[in-house]
Amino acid sequence: MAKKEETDDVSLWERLERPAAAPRASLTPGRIAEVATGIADREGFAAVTMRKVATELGVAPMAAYRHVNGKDELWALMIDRVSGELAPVDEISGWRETLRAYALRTREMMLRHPWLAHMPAPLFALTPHRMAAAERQLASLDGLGLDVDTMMAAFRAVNAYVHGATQSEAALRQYMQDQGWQSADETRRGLAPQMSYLMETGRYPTYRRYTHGAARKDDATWQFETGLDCVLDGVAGMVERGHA
Amino acid sequence: MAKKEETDDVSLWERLERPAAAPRASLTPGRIAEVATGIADREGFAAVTMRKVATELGVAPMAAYRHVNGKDELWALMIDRVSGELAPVDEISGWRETLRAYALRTREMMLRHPWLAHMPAPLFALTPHRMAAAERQLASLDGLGLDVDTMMAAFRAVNAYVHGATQSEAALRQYMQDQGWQSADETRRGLAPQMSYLMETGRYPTYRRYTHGAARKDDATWQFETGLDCVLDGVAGMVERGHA
DNA sequence: CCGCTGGGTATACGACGTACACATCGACGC
DNA sequence: GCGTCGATGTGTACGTCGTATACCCAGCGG
Repeated sequence: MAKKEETDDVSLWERLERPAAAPRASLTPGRIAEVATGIADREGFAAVTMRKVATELGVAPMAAYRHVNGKDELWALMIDRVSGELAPVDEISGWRETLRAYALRTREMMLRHPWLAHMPAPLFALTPHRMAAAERQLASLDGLGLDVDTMMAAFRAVNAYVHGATQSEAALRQYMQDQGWQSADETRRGLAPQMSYLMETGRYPTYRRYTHGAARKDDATWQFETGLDCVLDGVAGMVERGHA
Repeated sequence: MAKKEETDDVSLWERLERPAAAPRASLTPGRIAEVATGIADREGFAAVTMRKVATELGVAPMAAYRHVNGKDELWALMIDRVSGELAPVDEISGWRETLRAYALRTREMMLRHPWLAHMPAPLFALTPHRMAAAERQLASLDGLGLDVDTMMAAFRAVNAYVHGATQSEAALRQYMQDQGWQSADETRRGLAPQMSYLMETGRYPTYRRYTHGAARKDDATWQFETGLDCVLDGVAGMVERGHA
């Protein structure tokens, strides 16, 4: 435990920021993350393979291991990279506008990179760009009379909602794409075999009423924003009670 | 496209319920799901392998494929199986108590089976037991004057929160277990190398204030319930406005 | 008694993650 | 200048995975 250093003792994020460590380095964590996310965007999560990343970099399969400890770290780099697409929200607007803007941007970002829905969840914390977004959201809740625990709870509530809602939305989209279904109607037709057996058991009357009578059934944006505003209303209640 | 029938044309869920299809059948989707979830519970998500499931069933590696179309379907069966642990909530209590009870039970169930956090999200819909839970939650929102779209949005908001929040909680727990960390303090010490680099950049002052000064930092149940009540408050607002 | 069908098996292929030993080359002390 | 050393990239190899395909055989309807 004293020899496999350099990718082991110094933090992944330190390595990521360290500028072109050695002169000879044509590979960097940044470049690796770049082509890996490119592959994921174009060909899906499952196509991101150590070997494919390497060939796309014009390099031997094992080369990337000098800069990245394994597939887990590669995933962490990918998550951090796309999290960098979340442009900061200007600080003038109040907490609600700030949280709302981050939520909308996060959703858009996750839909741009649907492979995020397949990521093992633990990696979703502690990357620099994610922490930066968290910091700005927390800061927007500061000074309202909430204690730090409650601030964090509010922040987490919004983010848990955004992740949960967008994960299933992104996953559905990708599933449609995998199956070659273009429209919502086409999807219903494709899902019908699975669905009709369940529905004809007669066990789900309320659900059935929704699938037959809903007007905004296919308006994912309306659904997301309605749920989001609902959560934000709840946070507003906390804020009011918090400094009462 | 006219010969690979029997696992292809009839729905997975129909196969699951069909009682002991043939006389000779010693294998069933139910038994397969049973040992697969057993493996996942004991040894983690990555240990669930077609071959391991087969040997645990005392059967050749390819045998399970007669009953299950591939790993995806196996995962769907596993999800449905543990979703069956969500005991129905009696219908007497109001919508809020019903949704709250399902949320708490869902969290507990997901923490009992932490491998759920690693599941590709698309499979999280459309399994019979999950639809049963959804049906009962929707029914509890029925008759309050909400239109079906809003009912569904409220239901989805709560569930998205529950999934998002519990996924990260379960993932953290499993990560701790993988690393052999027992307590929250031990975890902080283990995470310190990763964390200190980020914190010492000075970019996250509000976040730092939380990690240093929070009282409920390690009370996951408080955090979950606080966020949940927040979302439920938001739903309450929708309900009030909905029949106004 | 025969042949068909459906459950279980045997074999095999290609791809994956990654351990390990090796080659190469820039930079730096002398 | 020159040897050495650490960091960077390579080659080879192993074990494991999902699953296609061809097979075998028990039991049953005729």
